[in-house]
Amino acid sequence: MRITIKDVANKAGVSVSTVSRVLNGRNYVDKEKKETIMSAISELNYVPNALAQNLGSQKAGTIGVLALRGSQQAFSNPYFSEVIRGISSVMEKENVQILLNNFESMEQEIENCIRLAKSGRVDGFILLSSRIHDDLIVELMKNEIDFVLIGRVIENTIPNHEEVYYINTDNIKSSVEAVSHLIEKGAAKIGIITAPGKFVVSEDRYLGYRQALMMHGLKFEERFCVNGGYTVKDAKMAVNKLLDQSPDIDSIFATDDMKAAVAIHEINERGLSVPDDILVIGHGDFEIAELVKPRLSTIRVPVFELGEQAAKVLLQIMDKNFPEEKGCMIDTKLIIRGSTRKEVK
Amino acid sequence: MRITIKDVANKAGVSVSTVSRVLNGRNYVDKEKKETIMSAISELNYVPNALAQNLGSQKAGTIGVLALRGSQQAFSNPYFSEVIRGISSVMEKENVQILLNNFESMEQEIENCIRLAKSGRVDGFILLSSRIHDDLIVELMKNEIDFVLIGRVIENTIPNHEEVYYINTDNIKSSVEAVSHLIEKGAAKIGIITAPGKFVVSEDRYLGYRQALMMHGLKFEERFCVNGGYTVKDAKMAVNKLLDQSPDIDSIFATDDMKAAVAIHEINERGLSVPDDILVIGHGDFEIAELVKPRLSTIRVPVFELGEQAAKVLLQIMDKNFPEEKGCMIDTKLIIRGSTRKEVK
DNA sequence: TTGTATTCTGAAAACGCTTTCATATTTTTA
DNA sequence: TAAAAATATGAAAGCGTTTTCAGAATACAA
Repeated sequence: MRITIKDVANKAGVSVSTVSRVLNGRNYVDKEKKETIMSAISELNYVPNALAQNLGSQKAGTIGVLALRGSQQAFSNPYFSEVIRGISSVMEKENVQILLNNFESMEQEIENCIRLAKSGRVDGFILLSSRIHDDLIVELMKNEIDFVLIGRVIENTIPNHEEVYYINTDNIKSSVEAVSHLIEKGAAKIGIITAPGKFVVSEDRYLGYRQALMMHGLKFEERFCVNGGYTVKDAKMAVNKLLDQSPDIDSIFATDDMKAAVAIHEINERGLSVPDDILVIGHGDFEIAELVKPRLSTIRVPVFELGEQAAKVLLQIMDKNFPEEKGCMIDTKLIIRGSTRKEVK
Repeated sequence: MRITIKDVANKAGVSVSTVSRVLNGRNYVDKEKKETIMSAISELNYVPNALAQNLGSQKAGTIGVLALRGSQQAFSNPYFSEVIRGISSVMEKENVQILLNNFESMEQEIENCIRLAKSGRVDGFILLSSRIHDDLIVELMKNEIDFVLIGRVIENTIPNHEEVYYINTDNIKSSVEAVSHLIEKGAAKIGIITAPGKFVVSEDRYLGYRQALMMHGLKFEERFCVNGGYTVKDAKMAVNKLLDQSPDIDSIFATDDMKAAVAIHEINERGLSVPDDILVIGHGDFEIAELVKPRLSTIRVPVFELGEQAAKVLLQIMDKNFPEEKGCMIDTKLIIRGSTRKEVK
C-alpha cells in the first residue's frame, strides 16, 4: 500500500490541505503543526505522488529539450552534451525534469511537440538549434507554447519573429573574427567548409565568412566553398573536393571544429603542412581542437552557459515573469593555436 | 477552455468510458461508434491530458536515463549520445518519454532516483554505466524499482546480483583481443592508459589487459600503468607520465579512443612515430578514431544497439513480461587501422 | 470596545483521466 | 433451444494531489 498525503494528515492530526500547504511551502501554517507534519512525513517516509501533484497543479514540472532537429549527427556532437549539462544545472535546482526529444523527421517533430505540450506533459521547450525556415517555431507560437531558442530566427521567415525568446552567440561576428584572423596571417584565398544549409547557425557562419572577405576587399569565389555534411566521412570528401578544385587556397575556415580537424588530417595526408602551406581555423572549441596536430585555432563558444541562460529564461517565461529583453547574446572568444601560427615549442 | 474527454463523449453521444476505451484501444467498442468517436476527436482537435492519464493508469509513461554517474566528462563522451539515440529509437515507437538524469553527486543521485520512482514520475531506469560498488543498484533493488543496466555488476558487491537485468559487451574479452593484437604485432612492453577505477567497464578493460599479458607469458609491471582521467588534459599528463617513466614501451592500450587519440598526439609531439616506434590501440571506435594520424586501431562497440536492447528489455520488465535471460551480451569487433600497422596508401 | 487585518484551518470541489462493476445485448456452443 | 461466451456500454468510484472557499482564531488599530 502506497502512503498518501492522507496518511500523513491522519498521523499529524491535520487535514490534507494543511499537509499540502507544508509540502508546497505556501500560505500560513502554524509553526508547531508544520513540524508535526514534517516529522510525520519523514517517519512515514512519504513521497508525494508527482502525477497527482501535476494534475492538481496543472503543471508538468518538466520541460522538453529538442535535440536532433533533423540530423542524426548533430546529436553526437559535443555541443549537445554540454548544452544539456548547462540546462540541467539550472533545472535541477528548481526540481524541473528534462524530457529529451529526439525525432526522426520534421513532421514527427512538429506533431509530437505540439502534442507533448497540449497534453500537459511538458510546460515548455528549449530548442537547441533553429532551421532557416522553421515551421516548428511557427507552430509553437501559433499554439502559444512557451519556448526558448538557442540560436536565432531570421526575420521574415517567422511571423512575429520579434516575439521569440532566444539565447545566442553572434555567429556572424565570430566568423568575421575567425576569417579576419586568417587574413591578418596573410591568407588571401580562403576556403570554407560549411554545414548543410538548413540551419541558421551554419548560414550565419557562412555570412560571416563572406562579410570578412568583403571587409578586406577579397573576392568571394564559389569554388572556395564546400559542404562538409554531418559525418567525418562527408567532411573528408568535402575537404578533398576543396583541395582538388582549388589547389591554390592558402587557408580554410571550417564552420565547426570537427570539420576543421578533418581538414587538418586530410591536408597532412596529402603531405602538405598546416600552418605552413594552409592555415586552418575552426569554430566551437571542442575538445578535439586540442588533439589535432597542430592544435586548432578556433572560436570558443560558451556552450554550457548557453544552456544555463536558456534554462533560466524559460523558467522566467513559464512563471509569467517575462524578461525585459527577448534576446540574450553571449560572447565568444578567438583562440589562437598552432593551426594558424608556428607552434611555439 | 481545455477540451476534455467529456466534450468528446458529448459530441459523439457516448460515455467517457467508451471514449477512453477507444483512446486506449482496449476492450470491445462498436465499430461504428468507434468511428464517430474518432471523428469527434479530430474535429475537436482533442489531445488527452497526459497527466490525468498517468494518474488514472498509475503509469508515468516515462523512463529515466542515468547519464553521468559521477563524472562530468563521461557525459560529453560520444558514447552517451549514441546510446541515448538507441534508447530513443525504441521508446519513441512505444510512446514512452525519456527523462534525462544528470546528478552532480552520488548521494544526490541515489536519493533523487529513488524519489523519482517512488513519486511515480518514472516507471523505470536505464543505467548507462555501473560503478564497482554501486549503491544505487543496491537501493534500486531494495526498493523494487525496475531498471536495466548497460554494463554489469560484480558478484559479491551487490546482494542478489544475479537478479540484475543487463546488456553488455564483454570488455574483458575485447581487451584481451586488443592487447593480443598488439602482441601479435610484436609488442612485448605494453603500456595501458586506464580510466579512474570506480567504473566496472574500466576495471574490466584493465583485467583484459592483464589477462592478455598472462596468456602470452608477459610480465605485468606497475610502471606500465597510468590513469588517464576523464579530460584531455588529464590524459595528456598520463601519457607523458607513461612515456617518461617507461621509455622502453613498444605499445599502448588505451581504454577508450579519446585517450588513444591523446596518446598518438603526444607520441608524435615527442618526435616518435606511431606505429613505427609505438603501437597504439584504443577501445570504442568513436569518430575520432578516423581522425587521428595514423588512424586508430580499436575495438568497435555497437553502442546504438546497446541502447536499443536496454530499452527493449526495460519495456519487457515493466510489462511484467520478463525475458528468460537476465543478461544479453553484444559482440564487439577488432578494427585494425594504421596505428598498429604501416598504413597502406 | 469595535472593526479590520492577518493568520490559520478543514471541507469539498476540482484536475481529467482509467478502471471496475453491473448489466444488456448478441453470438456461439452443445 | 437453453446455456455459455463474447461483445458492448455507462455509472461511478477511484487516482492523489492542489486549490478555492468559508470561516475561526488571533493580532492590531482606532
